[in-house]
Formats: sequence, structure tokens, C-alpha cells
Amino acid sequence: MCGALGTWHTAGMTTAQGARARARAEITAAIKEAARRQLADEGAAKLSLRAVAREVGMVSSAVYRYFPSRDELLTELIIDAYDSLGEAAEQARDTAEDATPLARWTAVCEAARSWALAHPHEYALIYGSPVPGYSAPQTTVRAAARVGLALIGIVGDAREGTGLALPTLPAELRPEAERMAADFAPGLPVEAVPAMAAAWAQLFGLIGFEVFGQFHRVVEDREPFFRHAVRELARSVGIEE
Amino acid sequence: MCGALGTWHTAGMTTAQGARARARAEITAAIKEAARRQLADEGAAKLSLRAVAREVGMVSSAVYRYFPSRDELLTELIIDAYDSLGEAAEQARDTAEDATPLARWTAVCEAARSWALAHPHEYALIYGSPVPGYSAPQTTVRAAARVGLALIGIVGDAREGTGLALPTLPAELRPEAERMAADFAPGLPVEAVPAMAAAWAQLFGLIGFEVFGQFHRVVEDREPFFRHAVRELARSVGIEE
DNA sequence: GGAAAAATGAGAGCGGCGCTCTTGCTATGG
DNA sequence: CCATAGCAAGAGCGCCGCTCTCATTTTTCC
Repeated sequence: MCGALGTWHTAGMTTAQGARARARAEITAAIKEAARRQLADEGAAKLSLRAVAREVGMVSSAVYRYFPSRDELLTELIIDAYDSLGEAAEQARDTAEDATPLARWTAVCEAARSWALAHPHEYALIYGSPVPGYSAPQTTVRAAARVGLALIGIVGDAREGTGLALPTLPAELRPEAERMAADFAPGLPVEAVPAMAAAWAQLFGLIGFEVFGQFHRVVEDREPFFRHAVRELARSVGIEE
Repeated sequence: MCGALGTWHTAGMTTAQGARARARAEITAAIKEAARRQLADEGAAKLSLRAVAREVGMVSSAVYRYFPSRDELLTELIIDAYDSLGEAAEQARDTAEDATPLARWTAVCEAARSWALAHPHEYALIYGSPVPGYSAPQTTVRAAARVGLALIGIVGDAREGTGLALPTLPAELRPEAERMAADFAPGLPVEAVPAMAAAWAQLFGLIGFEVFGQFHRVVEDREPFFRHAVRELARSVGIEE
């Protein structure tokens, strides 16, 4: 009975389906925004679904239509944090595009540090203790890799210029180094790959100690200290001055 | 039947006040032990005073006679964790007393790593995100310093043997390096001090990435990787093979 | 166009949490 | 021997995550 025309594209289709979907997207975004604000203000431990609901003017049970649990909400914030940090790092890399490898390496490291100091709670969320049981599914890995990949890219470029000067690997480490190189750093000489992974972790060791207060009354003038450490880190992956 | 005044040598009590005080000490210890068990099992986030009270057979409000708040309890566990880790590190250092500086350096680093892998939740408590507002008062600093001091000691010894080969410091870092040296590494040449502080943070960067799963699907064969990284770390503070 | 189905939001409620306050009791110490 | 200080228990406050039910919209499909 309904005309042939009516079946698919009924009059209000875009408005109809779109309206509902868009409302949902907007509310989801509002919830995330409120959650992000709470996270930045008070930290992950104090982030509560009920408070978020209050802030967006909902009753708490309604939020569960949008996020199945508090931890799922947190997971989304984790991914956002990784992306925010990754973007800061990539932007620093691109801004220093024409500089020397050492300058670009330093720029990326300092961007990561600045981001962490500006967003300590987000930093804690991604590089501190895993919050619940934990919640790092496959979804987060891509976002999590961005800083590391930015650094790998710089080392790769440096290698094209001057050859990297690196110590030979111990035999016990060679197979693993080759696997790692094949998996995520195909452009790099095999000797550089474990050094890269170590430098990646060590960079966040330096940043984490500063953000979490471990350097309190130990290292006070932290910027020159960090710069120096990062320069040595560059040397350890074969970037020469 | 409050017996005569002789009450307190009947049951083998050593001191008068000792009876009540000892009971208090025992209960305090029992509470801490239960808390430690919960921490190891479930992590700091799930540690609840009520659950601890249940485990020691008390009502929750009674626990507040012994610890003024959950965070105070956690703070004590933090100190214990620092001490446990510090003791593991010092023991490794002392066991390798007659070995080369590099071997001793490696022993301490590997002891720290092993402790962290064996006690991930305790590790998260002390090197992960600060838990509440946070709670690192003056009480914790001494315990927190033990691993760092063990490493400083090794570098100091190495310096007495062969001279350390270290790059000169940038001028901007020199004053801070001299202050740091005066404050907590008086036996070390000034060039080694920032390198030491950096190596300290970087060591826990490596360990933290492993404990918190950041190396998942990135570094798989982690022992040789760690050994290699730690050897390079030793080089960075001037310990030669 | 109208009925069936799906989505949404409110409300009440469950069990658990940290923490406080009051109430009896008992060991302690003048 | 009695006043007191320390202690355990209980009730209770306000918060939390999460579930379930119920009424009210849309949306979908015939």
C-alpha cells in the first residue's frame, strides 16, 4: 500500500534518523566533556558517573544509556589522552621539520613533557598505575603508539643523513631486536631498535618522575636537567650532535 | 576478682603498660597485614577499610582507633613498600660486593625489576599515580631514597677505581648539578650527578613500562632487553665495562 | 496512518564505601 | 575502690556503581 517511493527515503529520513542520532552524539559528547573536566580537576580516582550525570543535568541511571560502565567512560578518556599527547608530539615534530635530528628529537621529548606537566591527571591516567582491573584493549594501542612512532621516524631520518653510531647487540638480544624491527620499525638498523624502545620507556621515566613528584627536593631546576637527559637519550639511539 | 596488685607478673607480662600497648601493637599489625594482603591481591583502588575490618574480625568503626583514615593506612603501606624494595636493592648490592661496578649496578637494577614484577600492586602504589590528593609527606622520603642511594654508592666506588668518563655539563646545568652533588652525592664528581638522577628515573621508566603493560606486544623477550638497557644506563653514568 | 518496536529518561532501590557519633564495657592507674 | 581512658559495637550520613521497572517519546515497518 505504501507507495513505491515511500519505502526507502521517506520524507523526514535525514531529519528523523539524523535527529535522534545527532542528539545522541551531542549528549555523548557532553558526558565526555563533563567527565574530562572532572578528570582534569580531581583525577581519575574521584571521577564519578553520578557527578558527571549531575553536571549534564541527568539522573545517574540515564548515563548508562551512553556508557555501559564507569570504566568504559574512563577507557574513552584514556584514548583521548593518548591522542592528545600524540598530537602534541607530532605537531612538535612537524614544526621542527627542517631542523637537525637532534633538535627534532628534543622538540618531541619536550612537547611530551610539557603536555604531561599541563595535564598531570591525564598523564597519570595513561602512564600511571592501570586504574581498575585494567582496561587497555586493542583500541588503545594505536593511540598509545604515536609518541613512540614519532621518535622512530626521527631516528629513521637521522639514519638517512649520517649513519648511526651504535654498539653491536649482544647475541641474546639479536633475535628479539630483529622481530621488533620487523614489527614496527622496518626502516631502522637492527641495533637501533632496542635502544629506541629503551629510550621511549626512559623518556616517560623522566617525565613521570617529574609529574608524580619523585624529583621533589632532588632535582629542582628541571628544564635544563631534562634537556640534558634528553640529549643523552638521543645519543643512546645514535643521533649525533 | 581483680586480684591483688600483683596482677601483672602472673601471666608473664613484661611491663605494666606493656599489656595494653602490646595488644594494640598486635592489632595494628594484624590490620596492616590484612591491608597488605588486600593490596597485593586487588590493588590500592580496591583496598577498603571495611573489608580489612571484616578480615580481622572487627566492625569498621573500630579500625579508626588504629588508623585515622584509609589514606593514613595506605601511607604506611607505601613506606613499607619503599622499604621492601630498598631492602631488595641493598641486598643485591651487598651480595655482589666483590664484583665489578658494572656487575653490581646490574645486580641492583635487576633486583629492583624483580621486586616490581613480584609486587606489581605495591610497585604501582609507590611509582604509579599518586593515589588520593596525594600523601608523600616527609616520612616517606628516606625510604624512597634507598634504591637511588644504593646506585650512587656503586658509582662512587667505581670512581675510586677507574676514573669515570663523562661528558662535560652544559653551563646552564652546572649550578643545579653542584647543588645536587652537595645535597646527596658528596662523593661524586659533579658531572656524574645529573646522569645519576636521570638514570634513576630512567630505570623506573623501564621497570614501569614492563609492570604496567606498556611493552605488551612491543618488547616480548624482556630479560635480555632489560639487561642491555641497564648496561647502557651504567655507561651513561660513567661505569665502564 | 497506525500499530509494533526500539530508544530514552526518571525513580526507586541494592549493596558497598569512608567516616562520625553515641553507647556501653573493661582494663588501668590514682 | 572508684574515676578515667581506651576500646568495640551499632546506627547513621552521604556518597558511590549499577540494576530494574515504568512511563514517555521517537522510529520503523506494514
